[in-house]
Amino acid sequence: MSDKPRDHFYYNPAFNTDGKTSTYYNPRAASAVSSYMSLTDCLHTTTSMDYTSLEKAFGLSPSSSEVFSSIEGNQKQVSVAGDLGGASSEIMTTTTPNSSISCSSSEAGVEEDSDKTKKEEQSPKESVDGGGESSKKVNKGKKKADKKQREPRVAFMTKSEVDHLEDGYRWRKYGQKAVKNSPYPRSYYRCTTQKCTVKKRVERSYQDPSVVITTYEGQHNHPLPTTLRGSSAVGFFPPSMLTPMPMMGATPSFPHELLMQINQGRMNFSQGSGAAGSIYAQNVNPFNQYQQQQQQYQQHHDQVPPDYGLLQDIVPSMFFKHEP
DNA sequence: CGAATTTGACCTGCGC
DNA sequence: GCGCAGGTCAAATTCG
Ligand SMILES: [Zn+2]
Repeated sequence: MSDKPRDHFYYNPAFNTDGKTSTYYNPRAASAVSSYMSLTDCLHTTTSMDYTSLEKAFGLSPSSSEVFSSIEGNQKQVSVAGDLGGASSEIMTTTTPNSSISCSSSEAGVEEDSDKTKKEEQSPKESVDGGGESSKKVNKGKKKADKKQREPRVAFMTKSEVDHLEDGYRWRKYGQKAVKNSPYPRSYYRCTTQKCTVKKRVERSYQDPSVVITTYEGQHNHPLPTTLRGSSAVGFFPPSMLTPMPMMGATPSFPHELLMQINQGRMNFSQGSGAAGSIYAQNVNPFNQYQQQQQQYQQHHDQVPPDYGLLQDIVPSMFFKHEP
């Protein structure tokens, strides 16, 4: 019985400097050690299909949820983003390993200038002053040169019974749509802080109903609401995670900061019942090997390797000892 | 009674 | 050009 090898799947979106590329790291599935893909692209507009392919590529099966449940009881996060200072760009080029997934949906929505030629001329002629009744039309949408330049998106897969996870910010729901191929709807939220344009989508995986997929878009231009900050388990954070923060200080431009904030926020729901897990595998280029080695080491010695810090510094041991 | 959510209409991009 | 799917708006409704 059992004999099914337990695997813990940690999706570790490690973002590139451009905020578009992410690296997925699966500590147990040796095959998928260093796969990478453009998360942004994959999540672009589509949805579950992309996730599906992602899961397949990782050998992630519906049964994975079982693994999770064995770990926690309430609601613990399953995946977290690891942030890298800036040397990440190498990942893209360097790694071209066996199992690179490269979910090529790239140009789907990111082309910056495929049509730049006639782009600006595109003024919607909605003038037509003739009929007054035309006003009935809602005519929302900013007609202007509104380049819908979507900001990088960050997705988290979290095992949770509740759809809306507490992340420290205040959100106002502004929409809900049915998701194709999924019985679960997708909810659209917007940060309630004025002037803040951060949005997030929440949907439940149609394959693993226990998993909630939360996608953030944009970054907050304000601190967390003080009301919620108190309980925010900032202290829970690994020192290595909190201290650094080297990059652009005042211009929270991209992923790193975002992740930081999100993580800080979402640590919230890690109620004291035993170490919620956040895995900050800083799986950057040089680290893929590290991590593998570390794991092997662990498997052989049944304990963490001497140094290299990062992982076990952060990862609750329970996450790593998966022995039956 | 004000704030947040619900929910169908509406808009936009894309593929056929 | 049409229809589909994702995303947004906003009036109506519910919530606190
Ligand atoms: Zn905000």
